[in-house]
Amino acid sequence: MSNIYQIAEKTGLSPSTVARALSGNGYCSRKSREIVLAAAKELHYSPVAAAKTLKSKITNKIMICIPDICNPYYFKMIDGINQVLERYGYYTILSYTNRKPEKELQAIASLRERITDGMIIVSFDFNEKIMDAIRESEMPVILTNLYESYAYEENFDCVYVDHTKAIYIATTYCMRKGHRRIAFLVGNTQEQTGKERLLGYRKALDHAKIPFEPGMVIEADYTKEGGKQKMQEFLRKSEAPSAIVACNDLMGIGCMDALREHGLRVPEDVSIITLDNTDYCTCAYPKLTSVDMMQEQIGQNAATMIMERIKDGRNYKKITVLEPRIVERDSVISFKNTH
Amino acid sequence: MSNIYQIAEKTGLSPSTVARALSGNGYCSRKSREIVLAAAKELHYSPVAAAKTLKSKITNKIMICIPDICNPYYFKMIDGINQVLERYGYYTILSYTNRKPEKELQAIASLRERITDGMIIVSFDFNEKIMDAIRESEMPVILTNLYESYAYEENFDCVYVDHTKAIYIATTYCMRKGHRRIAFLVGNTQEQTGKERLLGYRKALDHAKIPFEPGMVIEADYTKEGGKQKMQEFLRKSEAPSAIVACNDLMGIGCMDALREHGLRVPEDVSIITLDNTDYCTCAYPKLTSVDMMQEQIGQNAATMIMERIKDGRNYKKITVLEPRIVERDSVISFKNTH
DNA sequence: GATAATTATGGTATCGATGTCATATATATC
DNA sequence: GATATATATGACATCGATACCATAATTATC
Repeated sequence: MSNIYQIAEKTGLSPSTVARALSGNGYCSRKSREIVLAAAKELHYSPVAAAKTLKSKITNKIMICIPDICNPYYFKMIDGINQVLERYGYYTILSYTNRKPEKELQAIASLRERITDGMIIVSFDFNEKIMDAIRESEMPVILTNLYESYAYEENFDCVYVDHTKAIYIATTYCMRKGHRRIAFLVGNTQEQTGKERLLGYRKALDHAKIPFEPGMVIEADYTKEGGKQKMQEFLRKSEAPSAIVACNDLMGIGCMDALREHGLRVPEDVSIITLDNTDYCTCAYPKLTSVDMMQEQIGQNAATMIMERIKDGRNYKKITVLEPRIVERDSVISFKNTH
Repeated sequence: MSNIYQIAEKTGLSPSTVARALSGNGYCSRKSREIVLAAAKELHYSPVAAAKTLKSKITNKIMICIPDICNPYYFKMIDGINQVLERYGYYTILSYTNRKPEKELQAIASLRERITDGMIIVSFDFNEKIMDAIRESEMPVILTNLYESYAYEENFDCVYVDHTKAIYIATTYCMRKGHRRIAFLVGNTQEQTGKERLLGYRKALDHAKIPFEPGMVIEADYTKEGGKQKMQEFLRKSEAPSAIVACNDLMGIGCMDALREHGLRVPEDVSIITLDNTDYCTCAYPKLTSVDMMQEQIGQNAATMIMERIKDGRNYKKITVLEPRIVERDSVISFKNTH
């Protein structure tokens, strides 16, 4: 390893000229450039990122903060982000919170240390404390997976899919297929995302004039095991629904296990539609009909938006809303009132 | 945002004292510390990472380089790595290559810019060019998923599961269940990993004195679609095997699709065992019997080893070999010679 | 109370690249 | 050939924290 001073010494040129030759900024004769480049190669020169960053205040890094790493939902988004950032020569630092608010705050705190040039954050539950921390960092932050109220109140860019609508169209899709006894398998109704989704379910019922029954809302924890267990409990106490709307693929798959063990077939006896449309959907049997939450596009949009702030100097707020869409597969069929 | 000079000015102390008060290194009176801390809070002080790094040469970051992001195989490893690094206050920069060697070289090149303090790399195909680049970086690098020859020749730490053995025990497991006509669904036999695995398959056949038939080796591309397509082609030309050893879960699942479409049941007609034991195994139906490749443990070990190099100054080579193990589920049953 | 040891503080160079400024050389214009 | 313009180069301050060194203030020891 070497630095520009060693190249300067070796070539007899000044450090300034060496820097100019290497960066391409400012005047430098062809001859000097060639000499410098040759010496740089010989000395195995590589610029030191920290020195560049200290002076220029550009880190060429973005932090991605997600709740959970063991879910393909996020990997599609990370992939989308990287597709765009790569073109700008940016790296991504991955931080995940395991859904603990203190870890989210910790990630945001790192923004203030200028470890990155900004952050793309996926949270399930924004609150004032987190918003304060983001505001105080004075760094570009893009919020995704966000419920509307914050999206409008705060001065951060956001890109999201309307969760209320996603559940609404999933539930309505089942109704169009003739289902009326539809259970709702939700993650966590304390978090904002869960609240929004519950709203979507209720809206769909209201529009179809189907009375809401609290007993049809099954609360689990976004895991396969949780989905299975809660569904088993439900089936022990209640009659099986004709369709189930699950808030993610994993719970939907756990739910199928429970149904199978209970002697019920999917989709012949019970239809299932899930949210997320991750790769799990096509691993399951039958293949799951699912609502694509546009993760890859969210990632691409978030990355584009943060680059606009950083590179193009955009300083006004932008909100991007993407439409969820149903991907039809084999787990939902028309309701037959014959059994 | 502020720096130590602004705190110095505000408090009337020198920058040196402020630095000492904040870092806890060196002498500082209780009184001064309190004054400095109060001023730091008031001025919203945060240390600037680049300045620290420039002087100390410590970035507190590790780069993880993986071939592919859309495979849960790697999440588990990333999770394992993060579990350990988190305790050391280290961040991870994620870089993925989409199996393109030039991207691998690009990631390694970033090591020379001292963007991170080291790298954990998962590669399918090490070659001299990559080895040279790693060597030249003079940075701690942990190799995983590595075939033995390089592990012994080169002076880098490595942690891996023996791929030859993994396939050997998978194949042998099928034989113990009475299967003799066993197909081998491999990823890419040009890459070293594929070669090792093919070797494991042949060794198992040899030990059981079953002649090797090249036609029973089905080459796909690690994807579900590839697995399905190649299996369809196989079934059009040949009699179905009684068992299949697939080199990853995705190909195994694609393969099941093909079998189902061909009117064959898993495991009643054809047994399947896969490598990786990712979450896909329990999403599939029937649940896949699979060889756990110890991804999480590989990650934990790799992270521990790199921290030993960086923090404890270990300067001798270490090789960690983990044993793959079979997780029995529902996709392999005993061969019945009755049909 | 004198000396030694400990603690506290400020001054300053350093990490390595960037960028401004001044000066020197080469080229263009009349 | 004289002047104006473009190009080339070196000197030096800067980014912000760290760490070494010298000196000052406090405490411990006899």
